[in-house]
Amino acid sequence: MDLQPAEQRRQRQRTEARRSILDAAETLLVRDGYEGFSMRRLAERCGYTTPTIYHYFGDKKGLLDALLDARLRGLLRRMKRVALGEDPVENWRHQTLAFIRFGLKHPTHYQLLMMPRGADEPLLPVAEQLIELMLRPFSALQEAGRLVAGDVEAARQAVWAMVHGLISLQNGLPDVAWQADLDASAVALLERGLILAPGARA
Amino acid sequence: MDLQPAEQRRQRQRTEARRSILDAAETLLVRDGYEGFSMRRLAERCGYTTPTIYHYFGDKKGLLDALLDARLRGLLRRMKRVALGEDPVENWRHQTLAFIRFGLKHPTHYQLLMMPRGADEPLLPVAEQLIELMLRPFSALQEAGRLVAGDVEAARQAVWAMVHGLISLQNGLPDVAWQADLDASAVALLERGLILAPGARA
DNA sequence: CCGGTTTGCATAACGCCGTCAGGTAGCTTA
DNA sequence: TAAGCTACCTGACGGCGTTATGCAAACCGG
Repeated sequence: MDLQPAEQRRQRQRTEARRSILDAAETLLVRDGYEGFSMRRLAERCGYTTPTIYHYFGDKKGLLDALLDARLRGLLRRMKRVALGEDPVENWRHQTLAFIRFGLKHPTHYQLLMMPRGADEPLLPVAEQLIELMLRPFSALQEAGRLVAGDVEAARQAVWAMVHGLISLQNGLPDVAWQADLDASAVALLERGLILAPGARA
Repeated sequence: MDLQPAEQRRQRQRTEARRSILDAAETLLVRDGYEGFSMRRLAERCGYTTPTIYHYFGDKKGLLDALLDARLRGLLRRMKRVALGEDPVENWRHQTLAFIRFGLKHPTHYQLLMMPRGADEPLLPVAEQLIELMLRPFSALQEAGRLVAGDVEAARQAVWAMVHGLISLQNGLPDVAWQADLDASAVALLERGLILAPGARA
């Protein structure tokens, strides 16, 4: 059963309004960062008043979730494309570097991604998919017996810490003279510290 | 030349007022975290009104700087005590673990330490001392020719990233099931990836 | 000892913020 | 055409960092 024409048009107008609010919000968020972003400033830039934005998105967090969701969909596609090879080490390295580049290219969205969420509000589905995708190479490495320590979970968490540190440090302190190849050399460091050569035994 | 008795007493009362405000602020900050901390809440807990706090500390940042300064003095003392050995690797490891423990034990102060500062407002002097102290083992390692890559700066920054990642991730996402020995094993990972055995050649 | 200055502290306000109660105007449907 | 629903607005609440203004007490020079 399809919708009545009137209902259809209403729906279209609705998504169009959402779209225009989201566009203005994305622009404002990227330009002014998380601290510079407010519902009132968004309102005066998008042509609606704050209660209208609340009508469409519930609250500020709902709106920011929508923005984050859009960016993460793009990231997820890219991360899938980048890990199609045979070698689990290469898959891991490419994924890790792609994620780091995303975090550096979209500092505010990364900040949103890492913001603590209340116990009641679950992760975005796309974020869960992303996590699942990024855990996969570790399982492959473990099955191939190429992790230095048998403990996959410690390896995952240490890599996560390094990746998060690289991103949040460079985003948060942009005035530091970061080495040009810092990300690649840090990933290489992880590789030396975590992964055995193909022939070696744990 | 010493102060007039009146002036002396005035000074004492002044520092006493500062002290009582700082104590209440420390308690509030530790209990409610950075987001839960406000000048107004502090005012109603410390018995003074907000303008009085401004009278003593200039602004919110000045007050938080005073709290951070106090904690960092303790950390600096401990870090000095911990790096008195002969082996630069051990000195580095102990310093690094001591810093991580500090960050985990005082999440809000660590947050303050890492907060971006305006270009006009310089680092706390004690923070600069801390940085200088933490850079020292790297120089020692390089002079001993025990860094995997000749590039000290990349090594410093990668270690910094891992350390910051470990602290801010565990502080920011306390509900994750962090491995019990995560910090030690991450530091061991860094050691494997960065440092050569005494006899080896770069 | 006394008048002016400085100090400690408060009241009340400004301009932000996220959020929401309530009202209106127009379209949809019975 | 009446009833209801939807989009949207005006105006407010309480909280925030911060500051202008004011007042009483303490201090100090004459």
